[in-house]
Amino acid sequence: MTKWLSREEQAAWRAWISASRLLNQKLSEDLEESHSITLSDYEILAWLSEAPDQRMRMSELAKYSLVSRSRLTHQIARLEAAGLVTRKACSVDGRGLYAHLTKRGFSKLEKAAPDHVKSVRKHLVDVLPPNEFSALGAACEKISAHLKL
Amino acid sequence: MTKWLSREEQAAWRAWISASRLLNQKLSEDLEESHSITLSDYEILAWLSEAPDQRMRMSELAKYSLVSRSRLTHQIARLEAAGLVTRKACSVDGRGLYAHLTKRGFSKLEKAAPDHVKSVRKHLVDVLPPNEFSALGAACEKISAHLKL
DNA sequence: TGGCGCAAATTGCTTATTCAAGCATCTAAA
DNA sequence: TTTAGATGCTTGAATAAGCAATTTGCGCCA
Repeated sequence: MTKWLSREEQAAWRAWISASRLLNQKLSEDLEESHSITLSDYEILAWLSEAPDQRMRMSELAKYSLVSRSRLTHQIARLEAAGLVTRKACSVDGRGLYAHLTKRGFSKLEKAAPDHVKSVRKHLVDVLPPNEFSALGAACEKISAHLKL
Repeated sequence: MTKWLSREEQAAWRAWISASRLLNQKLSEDLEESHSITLSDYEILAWLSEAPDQRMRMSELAKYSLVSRSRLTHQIARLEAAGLVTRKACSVDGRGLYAHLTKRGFSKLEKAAPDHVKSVRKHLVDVLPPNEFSALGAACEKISAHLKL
């Protein structure tokens, strides 16, 4: 016997879908408008920029950025063609590759970051009072942790 | 001057991304495994099933399901080819089209729904105590409303 | 009433993502 | 050593999504 969602649960669930989808769309849109870069490309650059030596193994990067390996391969190939990233062999593991942020990649990120942060504040962080936002964070933390098991 | 995200804000923001991305992946995966249907196709069928006469104008459907018109056209074409939906001209407006749930579409949905709901409970609703879940819903409601302005 | 702007939906084209193999390298066990 | 099986990453074809242009029909108002 199925335990259906109550009216309230249903509403909450739909609000979740709607918020996550719209937010993603909005952030991409903003980023593309102001800096001609995709949100997913931006995210890759951001991950790399924070890594030691601004480089990461492909599989690590895939893991953190929640992107499939294959998709990442294609994406990095595009970013490489655009001169924002380079690939280098990994000396420790012959199979491995590093994705490396280039100077151009870094400066692209540097330019886009302030606007992106503004956008995140505007459409998410500042929409809720601080205590509610942090509760939201905590809830997401639980959900995501549970999904990672 | 850019007001960067604080450590906590940053963490909350990442948790949000992670939760929304992982949840979406998980739900799709579950649905595809058990019923060979895509989450986005499922959602279309679900919207149609709730509509009066189980049909909706293309543009309405696009609006509710948060999908672009063009994407919806392609998607409905596929669903029609699969026999789950049909398109019919709209008598009131010569430009308009109804997307119509077929018998097969309905029964597909009917079979998948219980498992999908289980999946939503398992990975989202039941992960949080009821009060936290409803707070989450309220927060998402605000975010989504703000984005819709 | 006929012309113009606008809305609904589709089309064709480009780009992105997935899926299923594939190749090379690593690890561990015999 | 040799070899069986993992692992890391890529490839190419198939599918899906996005974008810009197009078609068709509505409705207004001069």
